[in-house]
Amino acid sequence: MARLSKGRKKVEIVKMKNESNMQVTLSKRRAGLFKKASELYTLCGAEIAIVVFSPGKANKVYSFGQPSVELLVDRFLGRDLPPRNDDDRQNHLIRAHRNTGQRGLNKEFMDMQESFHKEKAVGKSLLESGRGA
Amino acid sequence: MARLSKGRKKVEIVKMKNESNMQVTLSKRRAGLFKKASELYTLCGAEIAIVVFSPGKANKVYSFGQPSVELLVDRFLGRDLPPRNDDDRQNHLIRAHRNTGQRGLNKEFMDMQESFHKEKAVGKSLLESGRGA
DNA sequence: TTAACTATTGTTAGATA
DNA sequence: ATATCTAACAATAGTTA
Repeated sequence: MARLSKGRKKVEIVKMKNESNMQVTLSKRRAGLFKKASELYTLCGAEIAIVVFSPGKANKVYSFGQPSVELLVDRFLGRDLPPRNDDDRQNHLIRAHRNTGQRGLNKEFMDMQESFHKEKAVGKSLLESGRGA
Repeated sequence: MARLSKGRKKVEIVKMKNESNMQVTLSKRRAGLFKKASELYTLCGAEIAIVVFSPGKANKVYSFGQPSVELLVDRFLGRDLPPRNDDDRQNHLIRAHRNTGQRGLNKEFMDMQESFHKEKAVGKSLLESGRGA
């Protein structure tokens, strides 16, 4: 077919109205976000965890984690921080979250997170766990 | 000065060698990642949590969360999931993480996460909590 | 160090299949 | 739904300040 459009238009960053367009945009941008995270991990060795909940009734959850969401989240919550620099300005908050009783990570979880960053394969290997739609 | 460079070059997605370049790239791309997340939240109403640990000795932690990292992380770990669809393929893992005894969130934590997405202000309002550098 | 600049690469909105 | 296409938009690598 003859191409009619002149390509993308600038979009304002406000909540989208059209539901089906929003679903497509969510998919595309979520994949883009995970790809960026993957690149940042590879380029800089930064450890990254991302959790995304889709809105509304669908309410699926997607996640990205290198080396794993749970490991990083545990560390974020303070269970794995060393006792140094206890006078840092946020550390009292972090300490407040220690010893919350979380256990180690299911291996199965990690496996699903691992097979990432194979150039164009981003968006294929993400964890999806929903309860609707 | 006369501009000598021909602009950016294509970069291969492999671990960067130069430490100081890597630090700059980490900063820029982390800001970019958080901006993308912010846009996705606004455009599509998706709730997003991101945690980034910088590598090596610096080992700072940066986070982005709408509405808050902890709330979303708690939900991811399964504390807020409804009892439906218990036969979903990942839900047994999620259930395995329920009742881990985490408490509610410190208000102070959330305040630092809130003031986000003011067009160019991305990267200014992120939480930084380190113990080195 | 951090910020600004800008050519270039990379992402994606809207279209089509 | 899900994938591909591509012009236009946006992010950023290398540089300068």
